Amino acid sequence: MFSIVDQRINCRSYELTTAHRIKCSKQSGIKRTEIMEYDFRHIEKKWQQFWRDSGAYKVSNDSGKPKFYVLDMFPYPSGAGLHVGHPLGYIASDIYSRFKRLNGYNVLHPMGFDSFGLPAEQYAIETGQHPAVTTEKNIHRYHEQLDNIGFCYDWSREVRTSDPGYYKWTQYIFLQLFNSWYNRHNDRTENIQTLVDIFEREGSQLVVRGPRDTIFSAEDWRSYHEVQQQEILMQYRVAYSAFGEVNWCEALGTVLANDEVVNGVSERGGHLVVKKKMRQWYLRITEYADRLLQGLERVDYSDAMKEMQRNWIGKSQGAEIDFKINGETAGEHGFIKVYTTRPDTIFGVDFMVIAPEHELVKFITTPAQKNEIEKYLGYVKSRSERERMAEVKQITGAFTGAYVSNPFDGRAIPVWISEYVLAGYGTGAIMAVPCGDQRDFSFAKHFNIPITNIIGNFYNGEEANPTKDATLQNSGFLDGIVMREAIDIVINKLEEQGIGKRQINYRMRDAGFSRQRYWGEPFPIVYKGGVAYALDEKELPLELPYLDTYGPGPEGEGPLANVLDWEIAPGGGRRETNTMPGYAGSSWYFLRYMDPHNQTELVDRKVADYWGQVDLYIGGTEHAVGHLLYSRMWTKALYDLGFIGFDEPYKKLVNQGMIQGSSRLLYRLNFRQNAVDADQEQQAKQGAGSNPVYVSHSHYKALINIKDKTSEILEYLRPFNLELPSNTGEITVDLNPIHVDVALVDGVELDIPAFRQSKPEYESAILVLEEGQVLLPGKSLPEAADRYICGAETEKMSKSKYNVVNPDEIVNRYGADTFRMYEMFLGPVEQSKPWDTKGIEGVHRFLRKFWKLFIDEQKGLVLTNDAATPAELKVLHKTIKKIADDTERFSFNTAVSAFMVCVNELNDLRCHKVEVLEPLLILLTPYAPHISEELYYALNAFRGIGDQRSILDAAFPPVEEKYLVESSKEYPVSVNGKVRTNLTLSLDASQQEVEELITANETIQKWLEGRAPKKVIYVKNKMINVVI
RNA sequence: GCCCGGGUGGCGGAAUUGGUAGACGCAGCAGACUCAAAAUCUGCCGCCUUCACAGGUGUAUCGGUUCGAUUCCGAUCCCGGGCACCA
Repeated sequence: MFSIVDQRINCRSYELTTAHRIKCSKQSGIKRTEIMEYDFRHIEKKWQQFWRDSGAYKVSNDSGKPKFYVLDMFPYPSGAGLHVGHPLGYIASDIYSRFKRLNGYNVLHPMGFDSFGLPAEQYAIETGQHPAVTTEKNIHRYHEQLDNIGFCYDWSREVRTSDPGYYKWTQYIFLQLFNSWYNRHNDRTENIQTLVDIFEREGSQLVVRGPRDTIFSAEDWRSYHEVQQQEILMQYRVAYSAFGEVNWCEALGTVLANDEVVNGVSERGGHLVVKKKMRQWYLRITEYADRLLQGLERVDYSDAMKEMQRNWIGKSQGAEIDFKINGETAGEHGFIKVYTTRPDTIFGVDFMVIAPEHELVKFITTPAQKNEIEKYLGYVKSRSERERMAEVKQITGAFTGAYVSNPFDGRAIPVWISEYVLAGYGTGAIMAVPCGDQRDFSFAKHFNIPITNIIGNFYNGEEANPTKDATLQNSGFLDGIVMREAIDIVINKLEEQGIGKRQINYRMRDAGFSRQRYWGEPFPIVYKGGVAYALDEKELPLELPYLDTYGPGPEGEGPLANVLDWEIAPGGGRRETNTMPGYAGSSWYFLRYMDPHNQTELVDRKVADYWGQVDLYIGGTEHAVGHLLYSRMWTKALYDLGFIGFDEPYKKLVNQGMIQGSSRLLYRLNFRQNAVDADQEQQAKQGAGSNPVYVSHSHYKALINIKDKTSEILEYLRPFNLELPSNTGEITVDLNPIHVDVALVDGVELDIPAFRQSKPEYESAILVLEEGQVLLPGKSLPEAADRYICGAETEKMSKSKYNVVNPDEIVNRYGADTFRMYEMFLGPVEQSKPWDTKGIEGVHRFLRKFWKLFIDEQKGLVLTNDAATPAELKVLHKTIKKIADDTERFSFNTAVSAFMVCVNELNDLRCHKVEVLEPLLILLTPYAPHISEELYYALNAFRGIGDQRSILDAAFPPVEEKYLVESSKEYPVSVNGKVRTNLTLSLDASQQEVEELITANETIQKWLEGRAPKKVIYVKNKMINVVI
């Protein structure tokens, strides 16, 4: 017998002698009932303490074992704390980490906090509490909550993005990017000095990328003034500043995020929001577009994820074509350049649309159209980009009055502006081909522009047809050619004639890297004479100054612009007052975990080489494009610059789904006196009718159909003898579902006493119960067993819907092991699913049954050393195989049911044998580490093994196939695809044998009705199908 | 609007490569134990017809491929996520 629960565990002297253990075991007989049951609270606390004190989760950078790096997308520590949806991915990664550890890997599984961000700042504005203070508090809370669940994090490696020791290196990397340019010749990020060398030697010829780049010779370069040189270099830096548009809200004096803008006005306060150009920092991620695309082929992300990233990058092949503006003589404004992916449709161009922001708009607009264009520009200014792309039903635009010529047939083409053409994509101008593009078609119809059909029967006049298979008509030299083939012909001709060229475009834009906010990394940049200079690395970290108020600075600048003595740098010049966005710190945190305390480097190269890529990354799909692309780009830049030896950060990515809340609804009937005059209206508003009545779900279902008919509702309620207003003509009844806190509900049954106590208004509520009993105000328990049944709805987990479930509560009630397994049991990690606390009982029962295989409540330890039977070994090895397999492919939910099946079967076999249970215990460890460690201890005590070895480092048991071999199988036998009977056959049965047995079978003969089967399909180890 | 994902019993889900649809669990029903309750144990549990045997039907809807479709193809409907300053 053993007794560890009784032991006051002192972890330093934890190793008990065998003699001592036996003594304890004998003593334990006295306190049998205490120690025999599965006391998870005690067990979990004890082992968590033990693991902490023994440094069980400490990870070394130096190990003979193969490495494995498991990473979670680290959380933003919000004030609301964790709800049961958050740990889903953490539990999955924890199980996988522990699984890998049992399989002999040195596993890095760190956790930290993405602790810069807007919510903390918003909270500071509202409450005056400094973001550093609230962030610290929130992190503390997260720590407690995470620790409760028993994760195997090495907390000594924790990082926080808002910690100066961390953001020093974020700033450092920014400076590397600032001091770099992207060399297209060798596709590498290089130090800006190599560019300066090129300029000095040969001018800009070799590195010019587009029409907007300045062209100059080596002599020119040398003659340039410092400011000019810096301006040119800025056009090449990987981190660069330029002017860009932001959502500017004059009334709030601040810049708003997209999701703070609704229908052109601010979400808070409804003030007008317009676009405003401001100096911004950007990352030149577009230079990495192709590598980001190619890199996807070397990583293991879901196809959906890769697809999303590809779409975001949006690589397209097409042509740029110059259209001559009629009436203009060449020169600067002589042409409008369009980008098209369908140059084959050039003869179908009936009009041209340029973005309202296009620089040529003001030059080409004719005096007659000036008014209309300006009116339209005013409208566009109030529209967000998303709105502009989303609302295609609403067609808007304005005619500039100008015409261009079709480069091949000279046809005059009217030039319009419309919001559906975006300035940032392509050249900001399109050639519109209404017969082939639906948006162009709608636009043409709306503005009565005649449509040219170049695709014959493929076009029906009702809608556009984007086919590439049509044979071209009305298309000059392209007549008779299939569109698909015409594309190249046109491009070649354009290039020959010098009026266009082949062009690859990306929808992706450079990443905006400035935020006009306080709670983020300050830029290590000082402006002198209008030129941005990097701080010296020795001056890092540039710490965020302490602020008391967080209001915006002048002219839309961030709060830092209000702190003059910070803004003015010691050596002269002004600091950048923008801060970096949320994804700055999160773009490289996976590197810092490897070497979190390094004072001299962001990560030691040797350490980075040891850990290498993250082998498994788990997080939500909401980061599919943003965070993942930025992070991938940073990794490529750091690789080019020699900091690390790999250029893709995450080898495998698993996306966890969301756990939604399961809301509970009460159905409230409000009785309102109909207003005859203002006085009564006032009365009605004050609820001067009677108490609200809450009806149970069955009544709601009956009432919902008559909810607009007050008299019928009152009629329905009459049998309940409620004291209701009698003059039916003068009252109105409303039926409203309202959210009730899920903590007040057991399953769908309302906990009436708790409900009464939760709010004063509920104290006085009248409840009509499911079977028709009525509970008057203040009354709680009905005489007979009747219940109030709530409605249920699946929605996002949020405070306002009262459906948030805190993991602490669950852990307290059922234990961390149960919680961990239940989260997994809910369904596939990748899938979204609702939380239902009720179902957790099943998992908890499983753990108790599991416990009972080892320890009986009455008899104590029931383990035996008897040899296992073949049946028992089969159960064991079937389970090992299934668990290893399921865990490896992240199918944790089926693994949990495999454990349940196994325990049910061992129960039926009354198996308490160590030979079977010990391997099983090791299998369970990743899922339920606490109970496993406890039972492992018990098992070792039973065997009288001296040293307490932790189960964390046990060896994962191997599958022995020999116990799984079968010689026969029960085959389902179908007739025409419908199963009619079963037949047990030897596994090496031949087709002929099967056919003979089939035709002899009674049931099958019945279906054959004397005919011979047309065909007998026999798939070995699967099924048999008889075709009649 | 565009991109991505998902629709299977009362509920969460299983069916790994086209081969017995509903494993496992919750809820429910019936029984055992108990003075009683809880806990525990046993059995039943998609829908329809049937005392039963058995039969029909069934994986959002419609259509197709196949000996055989939850799985593959086409169309439609519904729900969730993302769309560049929320993180």
